[in-house]
Amino acid sequence: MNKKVMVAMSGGVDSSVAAVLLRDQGYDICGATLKLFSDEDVLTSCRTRTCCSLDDVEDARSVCYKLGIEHFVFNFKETFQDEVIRKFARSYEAGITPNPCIDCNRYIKFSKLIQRAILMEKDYIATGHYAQIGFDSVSGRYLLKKAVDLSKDQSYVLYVLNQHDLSRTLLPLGGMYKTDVRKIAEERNLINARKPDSQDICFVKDGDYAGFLENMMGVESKKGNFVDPEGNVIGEHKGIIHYTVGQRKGLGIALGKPAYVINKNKEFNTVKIGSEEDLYSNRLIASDLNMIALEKLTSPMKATVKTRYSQKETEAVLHPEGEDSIVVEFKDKQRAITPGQAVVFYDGDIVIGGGAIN
RNA sequence: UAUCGUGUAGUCGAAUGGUACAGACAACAGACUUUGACUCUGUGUGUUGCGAGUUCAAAUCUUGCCACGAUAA
Repeated sequence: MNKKVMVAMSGGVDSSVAAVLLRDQGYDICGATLKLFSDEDVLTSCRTRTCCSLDDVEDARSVCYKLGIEHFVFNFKETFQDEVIRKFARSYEAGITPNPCIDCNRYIKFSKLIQRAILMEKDYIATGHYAQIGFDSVSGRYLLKKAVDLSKDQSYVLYVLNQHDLSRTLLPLGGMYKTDVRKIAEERNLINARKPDSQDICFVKDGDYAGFLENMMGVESKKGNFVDPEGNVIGEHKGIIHYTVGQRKGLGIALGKPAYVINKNKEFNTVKIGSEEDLYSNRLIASDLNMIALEKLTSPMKATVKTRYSQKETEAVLHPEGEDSIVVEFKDKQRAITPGQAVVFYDGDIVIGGGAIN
């Protein structure tokens, strides 16, 4: 009896090819596309480069039709609104910089979708993420590993997966190179073979997330002061939500040398501006942890660490701290460590775990 | 009030009296990126504060006015 797999199909090339590969491997598959927000809310008159618009649903359906498999559309709008969009807004209000893609993985794809799949008696879900899942018989734990195509590796945004999620998930693209994925899509004549990779926040049109927060989410954005490291006022900012640590563009401030956001102070509604060197620090505290390769960190360990997506890893030592925190000490100072972003710990290709930066 | 100094692109600032802006920063646009960012590449016609004068030629010299700054009483 073939294993049953529900493939999360965004309408893009990756998840479509994932479906093709699984079917070729003999799985009994069906496709599922998630409706995460109303198109009216996002205005997708032209073909956007987001991942879940109406056109994308059509593309997914078309691919499923071609493969001769069932296609479902699940409406997760409410959960998405609550767990992803609202949290996104609250984070910005609190002066930190969220990563909605990770929340979407945690609360939608690898939570709601798995539940639904189990309800429908599927054995697994599958996605088009570039990462690999393995099982370590020594520790008895499922492992998350980097993709073979390191330039496309997405293990960073999957660090939130728990053992149960991992045991129920297939990532057929983990061993593939992107160029080959496109090639397969071409060969199979998939409608989205040449569709551009998705990017930008999927629920925010034209990348204007600050406008989205103000207009759609009712987030207030009060003007305030830019201050230098000594506390002198050096200009006026448009509101704290417009900035993130390490940001250079859009400050409108000319100091004769590049100026960056060093941090944001919610209490005084100020944004501290400094030079590139002011951005570096050698430690951070991670909380809201999710450990994968081990149950819990009980003693210090060496690891390589990423403090943001598409950044190369750096050496560090992890120190357990209290119940649910880890202090990360870097060998070399790191640039623009940003509260709200994820920090992910690696041992070679293996994801040890990760957490949110405080 | 007097004396001195300064006034060039959005900002800072180059430019032996020779037909205007090197550079930096900002801004804008692309590229990169399934978050926010960083990074990379590309993009600069403005009455050189206003007016008069000297000169073949003035941002540059002289001078009046204006603005700003400093010093002096």
